[in-house]
Amino acid sequence: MPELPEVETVRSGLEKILRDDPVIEEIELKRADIRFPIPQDLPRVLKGQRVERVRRRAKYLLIDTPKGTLLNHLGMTGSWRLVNAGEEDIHDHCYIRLGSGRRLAFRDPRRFGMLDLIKPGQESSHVRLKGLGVEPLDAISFHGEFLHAISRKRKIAIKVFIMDQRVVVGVGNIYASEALFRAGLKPTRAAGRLSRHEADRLALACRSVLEEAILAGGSSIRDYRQAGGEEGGFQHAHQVYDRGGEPCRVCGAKIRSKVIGGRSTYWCPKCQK
DNA sequence: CACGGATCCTGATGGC
DNA sequence: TGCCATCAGGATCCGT
Repeated sequence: MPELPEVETVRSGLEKILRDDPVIEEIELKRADIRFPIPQDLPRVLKGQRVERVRRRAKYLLIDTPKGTLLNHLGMTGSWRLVNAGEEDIHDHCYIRLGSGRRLAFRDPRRFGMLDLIKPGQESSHVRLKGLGVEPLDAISFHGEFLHAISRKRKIAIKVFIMDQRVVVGVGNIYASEALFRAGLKPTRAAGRLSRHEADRLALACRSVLEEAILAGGSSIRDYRQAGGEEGGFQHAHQVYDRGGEPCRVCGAKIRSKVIGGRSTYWCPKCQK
C-alpha cells in the first residue's frame, strides 16, 4: 500500500527517532517467513551497531550502519511503530530494541514486505535494487523528455507504464490515477502514443502530486500509518482515487473506474483525454 | 522482449 | 449473526 510519499514519510519518522536514539541494542526476529525470508544472521550482524542515517530508494527504506544496511520494503501492509510492553501484535515480525529501551516493531499482516541485510559495498548489485528506474522527485533525470523517449513504441496503458518500477520508481496505484488526472490523460492511453507535450505534463504531474502528498504525510486509505502511528492527510486531496461514481471536483462529471493492469483505476471521463 | 494474468497472505467490508 | 465472495496502497513469476 505505501507508495513513495508514504515510504518517505516513514523514512523521516524513523530518522527522527533514530537520530536521538541511534544504537541498535538488539534485534529480535519473531518470524522470518515473510515475502522473502529474513536472513537469520541479520540480528547478530546489526546488534550493537549505530545507525548513521535512514535513506529511501524507490519504495525501499535503507537503514545504514557501519557493518551493513538494513533494507526494508513495506509491501502492502508494512509499518514501523514504537511499541510499549503489552502492545505486541501477532503481526510483529521483528523488534529493534534501541539504546533508550524503546522498541521499534516491523508489523506486516499480509507479509508482502521484506527485510534484508546489505553488506557494505553490495548495495548497487543487490537483486532488489539494481533494476530500479529513476527517482521521480529528481528533476535532473525525470522529465518529459525522458518519459517520452523511453515509452516510444510501447503499447501498454500509460497507467501501467508509470507504475513500472523499472521505468520510474515510487508511483503506485493511488498516485498513478491522481497524476494522470492532473495531466489530463486517460489511463488507458497507449504509452507510446503520448506527445512530447503530454509527457511533459505527466512528468510534472507525477512530481507535484508526490511532493504534495509528502507534505501531507501520505495518504491513509486503509491501514497505512506514519512511523509514529499517525494517519497521513493526503487522502482528503484525492481527486479521483477511490471516488468511483462521485462527481469530479473540477467538472462535476461522474468519476469512472475499471481494472487496468489488474488494479482498480479511476479517472474523469471529461477532464482526461 | 512485451504483455496479461496468477500468485503470495491476512483482514475488512458488503451482500444475502 | 453467520457465511461467503470480493477487494486491498506491491512485486514477482509464468505462460503466450
